[in-house]
Amino acid sequence: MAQNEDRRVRRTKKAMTDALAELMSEKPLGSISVREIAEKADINRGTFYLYYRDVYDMAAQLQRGIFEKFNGIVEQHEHGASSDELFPMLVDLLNLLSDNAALVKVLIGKNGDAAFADTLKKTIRDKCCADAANILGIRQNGGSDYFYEYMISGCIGIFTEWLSTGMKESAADMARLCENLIQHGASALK
Amino acid sequence: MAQNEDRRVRRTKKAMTDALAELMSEKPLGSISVREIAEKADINRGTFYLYYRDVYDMAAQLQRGIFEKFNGIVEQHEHGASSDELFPMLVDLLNLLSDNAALVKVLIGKNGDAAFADTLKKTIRDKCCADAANILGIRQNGGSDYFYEYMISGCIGIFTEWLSTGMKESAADMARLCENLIQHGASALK
DNA sequence: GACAAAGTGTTGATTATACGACACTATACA
DNA sequence: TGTATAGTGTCGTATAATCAACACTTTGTC
Repeated sequence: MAQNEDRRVRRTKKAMTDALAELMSEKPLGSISVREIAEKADINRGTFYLYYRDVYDMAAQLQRGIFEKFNGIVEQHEHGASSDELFPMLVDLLNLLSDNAALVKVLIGKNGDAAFADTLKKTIRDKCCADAANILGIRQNGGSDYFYEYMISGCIGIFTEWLSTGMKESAADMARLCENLIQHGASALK
Repeated sequence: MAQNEDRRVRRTKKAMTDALAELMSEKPLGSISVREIAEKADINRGTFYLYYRDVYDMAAQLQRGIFEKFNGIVEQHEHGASSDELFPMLVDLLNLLSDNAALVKVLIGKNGDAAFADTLKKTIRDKCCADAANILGIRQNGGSDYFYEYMISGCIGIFTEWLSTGMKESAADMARLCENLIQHGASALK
């Protein structure tokens, strides 16, 4: 679907996305104009309106797109709940983040959308924790909520650091690291 | 002329040029295919043929383009042969090089076109040296040929180093450096 | 409060590029 | 030697993106 888009569409959207990410790293969304995005992306201003209604719509669509891909990856790994499944899923998720590094970095960061970080947390909790719990063999009880919170925030912290230092490690290396931390933490609860 | 080209044309040509430069840094021109250029530039292969007949034609056109701009700059500064004119001309020339850094770097380098470096030398000698001599007040005699050779090769060496280390100094700084070296050298001949 | 400057959506016509297919021609290699 | 694989030019058709212009609205400033 996203793959068989016309080359020109992919290029234009990427240019606009990169431009928005760059501008968001400088100032809040509310003071970014369509004109600025078009100029930085080196596209005609009119072209912007072929895809987005305004700047807010653009930001919203981009966020939605990321979460859709995120969910897609999780669903794809949902079958086969063995602990062998955690690692490949983490790899795919980390690759998703790095494919959208410029945008994600800025969405999480200072001028970012607080709702993004929040939705990210919620998504991880809803989509991943049930699986992870099964996989890791954690008892599902009230007490482990703290563990979830710890695990999620910890992973997001790792992701943020990884993105902001230029992703020097491979996605697989990072996945291994996360997996280890999660499993050692989980073993404390058993 | 180059300025009021359609945005799309500028982008496409730039993408192709960058792709060619990158490929030339890996292997000789003769083993680079149109298909490879198109793939790396992320354009349709057919689009290549809208602008170039084949890979050699492309390389030739790009070189010609650079020399045309080079000559344009020299001609533009030809009037007013005071020594105040050397510095601004150097700045413009250095900016030309940095605007085409990827390409120029590779044309001068290992897999580059030996003819390019040669033509560059000749162009500098023909176009610049008469002016420079006037400006610097050098006697025009046989003996100063060595000085020209020294000056030209020296400057090209500086340019190469500047380009290959990522152009951290401004064009103006480099122009000042070249100017100083030239003038000190020239003073030895007076 | 008025005026300039910058931004907004939208339009119609034009053009550059994409795509997929074609019939070829090298190149390689079993 | 023959057969597969990759590359070459060149189409027709479709469409994304451009440009220039428009009539607004917002923002900031004297």
